[in-house]
Amino acid sequence: MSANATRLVGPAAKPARHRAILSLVRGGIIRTQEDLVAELHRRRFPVTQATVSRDIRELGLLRVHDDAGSRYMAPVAELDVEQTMQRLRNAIREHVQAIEFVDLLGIVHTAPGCAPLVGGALDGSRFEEVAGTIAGDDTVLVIARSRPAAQRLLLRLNSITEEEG
Amino acid sequence: MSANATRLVGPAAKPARHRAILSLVRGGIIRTQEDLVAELHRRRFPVTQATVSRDIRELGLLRVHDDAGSRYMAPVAELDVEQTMQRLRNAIREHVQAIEFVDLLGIVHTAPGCAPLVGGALDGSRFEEVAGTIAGDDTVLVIARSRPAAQRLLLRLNSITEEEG
DNA sequence: CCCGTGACTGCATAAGTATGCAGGATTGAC
DNA sequence: GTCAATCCTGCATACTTATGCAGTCACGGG
Repeated sequence: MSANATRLVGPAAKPARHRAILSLVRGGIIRTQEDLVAELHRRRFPVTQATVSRDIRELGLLRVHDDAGSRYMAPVAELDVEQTMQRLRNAIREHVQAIEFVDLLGIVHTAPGCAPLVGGALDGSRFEEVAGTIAGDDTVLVIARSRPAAQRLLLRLNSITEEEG
Repeated sequence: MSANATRLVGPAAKPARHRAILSLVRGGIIRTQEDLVAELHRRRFPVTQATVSRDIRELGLLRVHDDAGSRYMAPVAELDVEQTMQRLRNAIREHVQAIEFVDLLGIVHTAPGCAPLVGGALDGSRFEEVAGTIAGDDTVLVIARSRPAAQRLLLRLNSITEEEG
């Protein structure tokens, strides 16, 4: 084998490089993909911006704005739209007994003790229609942003109940 | 006044436009600034991509990756680095009595009942060094990712205690 | 009224990111 | 070994975003 042992290269390097990237964005401030390329070179990963672009997508990194510009950040499970919706579907199907709206207020009846779980799933879904929720023991109060929003929300929640799994 | 009442234009339009942008990114899928420009035009905000770029920075929008590409998302308080660090500083200064490390484990003694608050603040800070935390009533257990990480973490937490207000 | 100031924006373009394509490496079947 | 299929990557470039500069407008002071 003639591979240069000081360079982390080839298909096998990808998982290691991904770990390095996560560590870099968690540990320091990475503003551009070129920053990342430079840091990776220092760690013996001889890659280009194109590869880093693909890595970033595969890792699901976030780009956030701060007052000095924007930077990359490690992914946050709470922002994964699909995962979050799945959680809401499960919560509704398994623990919700009834949903009713009175004007702007949605009253969601759940199994005893399950209200916080359902409320959390609703919060996590960040529906445009929802201003906020309050969870008791077996009831979640959902405050809609407007009457049309309340109507849309009811439809949306009902459609979740009706989907097949 | 000769202003065209059907166009939302001029300095006064900015706050309204910002609200519209937030609503758009919460309500639908916005993948590029040009998408946003198009939607804003439909809502009578005759702006260009340059202005939208500035708006996005001012609003602190996030860019997240999903399997179809990337999209914009409304800001999430939990990701605001400064706010999160401030919360940690407050939590440590007000409720923490002692910090000690045993190998990879940090033992943080807090006032009675305050451990969950302190643990939450630590989680929120997403330190690279921290694998996770467990909060009881008056103690938070912090699991570091490695021994060097544990040492760095101890320094970091101590430096928070010592900062001035 | 005239001027200075500050906020806001568009234009043009620089800066940064994503991707079609092709080549090299690896794996597994035969 | 040979071949096909797959994965990974770089190159070049298309696409997307950020920004220096200059112009417009509203406001307040003189």
